[in-house]
Amino acid sequence: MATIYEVSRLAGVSLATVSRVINDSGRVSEKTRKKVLAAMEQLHYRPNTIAQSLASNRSNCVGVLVSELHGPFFGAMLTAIEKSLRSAHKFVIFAAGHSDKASEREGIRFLVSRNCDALILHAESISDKYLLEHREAPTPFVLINRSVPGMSENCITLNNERGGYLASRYLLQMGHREIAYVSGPLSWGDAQDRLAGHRRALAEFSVDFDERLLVEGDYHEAGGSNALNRLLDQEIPFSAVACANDEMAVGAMTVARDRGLSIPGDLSFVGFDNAPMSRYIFPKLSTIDYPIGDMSRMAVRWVLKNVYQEEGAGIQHVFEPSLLVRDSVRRFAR
Amino acid sequence: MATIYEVSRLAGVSLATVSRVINDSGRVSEKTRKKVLAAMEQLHYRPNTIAQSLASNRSNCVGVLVSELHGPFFGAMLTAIEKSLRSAHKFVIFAAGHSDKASEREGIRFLVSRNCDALILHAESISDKYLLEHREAPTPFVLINRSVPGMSENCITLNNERGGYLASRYLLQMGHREIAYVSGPLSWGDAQDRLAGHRRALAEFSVDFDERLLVEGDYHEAGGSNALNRLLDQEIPFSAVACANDEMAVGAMTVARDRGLSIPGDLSFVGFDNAPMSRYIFPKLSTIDYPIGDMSRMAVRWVLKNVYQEEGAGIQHVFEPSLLVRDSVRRFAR
DNA sequence: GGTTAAGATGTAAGCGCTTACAGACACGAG
DNA sequence: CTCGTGTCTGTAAGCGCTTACATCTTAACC
Repeated sequence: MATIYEVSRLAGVSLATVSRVINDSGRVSEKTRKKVLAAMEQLHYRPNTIAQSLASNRSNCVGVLVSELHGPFFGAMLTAIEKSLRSAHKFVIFAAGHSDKASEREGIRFLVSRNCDALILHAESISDKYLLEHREAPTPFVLINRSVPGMSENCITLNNERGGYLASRYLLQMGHREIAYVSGPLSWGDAQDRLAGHRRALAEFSVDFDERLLVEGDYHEAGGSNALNRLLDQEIPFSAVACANDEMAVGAMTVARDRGLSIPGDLSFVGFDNAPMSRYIFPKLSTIDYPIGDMSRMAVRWVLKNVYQEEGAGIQHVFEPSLLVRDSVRRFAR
Repeated sequence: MATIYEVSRLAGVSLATVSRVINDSGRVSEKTRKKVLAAMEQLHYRPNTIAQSLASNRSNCVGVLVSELHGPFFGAMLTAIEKSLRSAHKFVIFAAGHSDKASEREGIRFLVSRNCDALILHAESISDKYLLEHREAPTPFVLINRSVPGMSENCITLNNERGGYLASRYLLQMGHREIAYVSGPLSWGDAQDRLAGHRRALAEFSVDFDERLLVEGDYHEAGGSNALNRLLDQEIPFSAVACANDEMAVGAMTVARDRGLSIPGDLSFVGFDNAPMSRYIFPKLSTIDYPIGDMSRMAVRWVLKNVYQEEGAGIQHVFEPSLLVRDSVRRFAR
C-alpha cells in the first residue's frame, strides 16, 4: 500500500502538503492540489486510518452499546445508527450489554479501549452513579431511552409516561374497566414510567388500580406468556391487557389463544413500541409508536455536533409517543 | 492517560520490557513482570490500541458485512459474531450492504479502509468475479451462505438444496400434491438451490412441477404477501405453500387469513430459516432450521485460525439443515 | 577461574500520519 | 528599493507502541 510519503515524492511536494489536501485543511494552491490528487490517484493511495487516528488523536470510531444485537427494537436502532454514522464517514463498533450490569460495564470498557471518540449507550442496568462519574471520563457519551438526573444534556428519551397513559386511556375509552397490566422490569426507569402513565389514565377515569392485575414481566416474549398465564390462573376477571412492550404482548396473545380465548373477542390487547412484528401478528396489534429510528438519528446528531463539531439543527431531547389503532382491541360493553 | 513510557519509568525497566509483559511475548523474569504489572495497576494503564495497531500492523478489528442490521436472521448472525469475537478480544465493525451491488462494494471498501484484519461477508449481490479478484487483496475474508466456485476454502454454507428438499418432501409426505412455491430472488444462489430441492422432492414423488405455482418473492414479508395474492388470484387450486423463508411465509399467512382461509385447515405452510417469529405466529410455523448461529461462530473460528493463527478444531464448510415440525401443515386427504 | 550459552533486558528505529512553526515567495505600498 | 503582509509550502517533532538487534547477567560446566 502506498504511503503519504510516496505520494509526496511523486507529486514533488512535502508530506505536509499532501496531508493538507487529504484533510482539506490549511491553504493549498489549486495547482499543487491537482498535482497531489493526481499522484494519489496514480498510486491508488488510501490514507491509513490507524495512523491518522494515532497522529490526530481521533479515531473516527463511535461505540454503540445496546442490550442485544437482535430483536425489532435494537434492529431498528442499529440500522439507523449505522446508516447515519456511515454517511458521516465514522466507524461504528457495537457491543452487546445483555441488560446486565457487569456486562454493560465491560462493554463500555471494551468500546473505550478502542479509543472511540464517543459512545451511544442504551444501558439499562448500569447505575446512575456510574454514569455520572463517567461523565468526567475523556470519552463523551449520549444516552438513549434513559434520563439520568443531572445530565439531561446527554439524554435522548421517550416520554414513556405519556405512552403508558395513551395506551391505557385508549382501552378505557373503548369501555374497558378491568384492565390487566404486564409491566417491564420495574427496576428500569422506562418500565416505571409506562406503569405510571397507566395509573394516571385509570385515575382519570376513576378506576381503582388493582394490584392483583399487575404482573412484572421481562420485556421478552416468554415473560409475556408467563404473565398472562399467571393472570388467567388468578380467576379475577379482566377484559383487556396493556403490555409494556410488543414482544410481551405477542407472548401473551399466544397464551390467550392456546387457552381458547379469542382476540379481541374475549380479550383485548395493546402493546408498546410498534415493533415490526406488531403489524403481522394476528390480529394486528394496537400499540404505541416508539420513534426509535428518529431518536437514534438524534443521538448521532448529538455526537456529530458535540464531538465532531459539525453544524446542524439543535438537539431534541424528549420524543413523544403516539397511539396506533389496529385490530387487537374491541369496544367493550357489559 | 498513562503511556507505556510512564509505566516503564515507574517500574524502572525499558519500554521493550513493558511491551513484552503486555503482549506476553518474549521472556521476562517473574520478578520484573510483577514490578511492571504493579506499575500498570498503579497508573491505571491501558494500552492504546490504536498505537498498537499502527506499530504491529494489526488492527484487531474484524469487519462484518451483512445485508441488513435488523431482522431475525441477521440479528442471530450479529449476536453470534459479536459474542465470539469479543471473547477473543477482537473488535467488530459492522456495515450494511442492503443487498445492493454498489452498496456491498462500498461497504467492503469502508471496512477495508479501517484496516480490518479480516472480513466476514454475507454478500448477496456482489459478483463471483469481484470476490475472486479480491481474494488477492491483502485483507482475507470468509463468506457466509454463499459458495463461490474456486474458493470453497473461504465459504461457510448451508446445504440449501437439501433444505428445500426437506420442506417439500414433508408436504408431500403429508399428502399434498398441489404445492405452490414462493421463492427468494432467483438471481441469488441460495434461492436457486432451495428451489432445486423443491423440484427434486416433487420429482421423487412423481409430481409434475407446475410453473404457474411458482412465484418469485424478495425474502421479505411484503414479498410473501404479494406472492400469495398473485397465487390466489390465479384460481389454480393448491393446498400447500412452501416458502423460501419464514418472513415471506408470515406475509403470506397474513394474506391467507385476510382472505378468509384457515391455516392449516384450508392451506398449509412451510417456511425456511427457523426465525424466532416462526415460533410465535399463529399457528406456529413448520420450517427448516437454519443453523446461522453455528455457522457464524464457524466463520469467526475461520478468522481466528487463518488470520490470528489461533489453534482450534477444523473448519466445517457445509452445514446441514433439518426439518422442524410445528402446527402449520395438516395431513391432506382428498 | 574461565568459558559458554541461554536468558533477561535495553536501545533505537520505525509504523504512517498530523501539525506547530518556520521559511519562501509574490505583490503592493511607501 | 525596501519593507510589510498575506499566501503557500516545507521541516521536523511527535502520537504510543512493537520489535530486530545489541548488550548484559547468570549459572553451569570443565
